[in-house]
Amino acid sequence: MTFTMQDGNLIINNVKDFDLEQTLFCGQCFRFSPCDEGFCGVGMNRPLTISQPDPTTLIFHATTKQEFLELWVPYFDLDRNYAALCDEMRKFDTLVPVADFTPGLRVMNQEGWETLCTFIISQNNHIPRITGIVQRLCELLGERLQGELYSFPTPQSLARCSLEELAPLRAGFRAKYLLDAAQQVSDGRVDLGALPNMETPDAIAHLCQIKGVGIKVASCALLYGFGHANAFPVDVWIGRAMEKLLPDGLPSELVPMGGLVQQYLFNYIRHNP
DNA sequence: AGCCAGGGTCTGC
DNA sequence: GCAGACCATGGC
Repeated sequence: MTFTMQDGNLIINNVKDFDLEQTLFCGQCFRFSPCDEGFCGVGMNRPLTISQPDPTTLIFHATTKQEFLELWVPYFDLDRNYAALCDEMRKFDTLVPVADFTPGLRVMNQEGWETLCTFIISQNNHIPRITGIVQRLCELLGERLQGELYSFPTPQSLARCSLEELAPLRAGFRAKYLLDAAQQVSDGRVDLGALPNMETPDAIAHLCQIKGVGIKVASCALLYGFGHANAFPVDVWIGRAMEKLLPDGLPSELVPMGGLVQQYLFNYIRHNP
């Protein structure tokens, strides 16, 4: 990648194997929306405006090179070799169309607490509605960052809330789960800081202490928010994809990168039901 | 109108 | 240990 500054915007050329739009809207992140400049939203609790005018060019608005390298390279997983991952997938016949469908898809590394809450909200819910509930939660309890953009509320600010105060979220039965997560994180019963260095099964068990968090939600939080690339969340769509494409299970060679494969499967089966 | 959603809990066997 | 009811809400 090469860098150019222009009018305060960071232009990155020679970008490989990255499809920004597919990555932002493939059901792993619920904090961005299309805007005049491209896509606007909040990542790592910072406002961000980005666009991809052509496949090999990214524009990060009002961003320095240092901020890009420290924050957004890990956020978008830009230092991982996804071409190699897709080649591994293509060694299995049924996964060839899966790898070929969106080769620029990347698994993001988002802020952990936010990711946990997002996937608590996701249970038995549709993707557009998840986005709405997350947005209302940020507007209700987050800090205003810029324009209509708000940070994600801290565990403490959420833990101070009553169930009635969360009614405007229209989160349904999930509101009480959010409160339990906030309380357990606030008082230290759940230690989010320890999760990245735990074995994935132990980390899943730790998160399942929270009411409303089961294996699927825990796996999503660990994959998208705590760096566990082998976490393999199974929802109804992945269930269908596995039945159709991998009836004998995930090949052992792909298990260490199972979460990444899972994202390709999810995106593929949703567009090819 | 009715079905379903990036599930999990609780109850009853 | 496992099936089935139930949970709130709204997009399609």
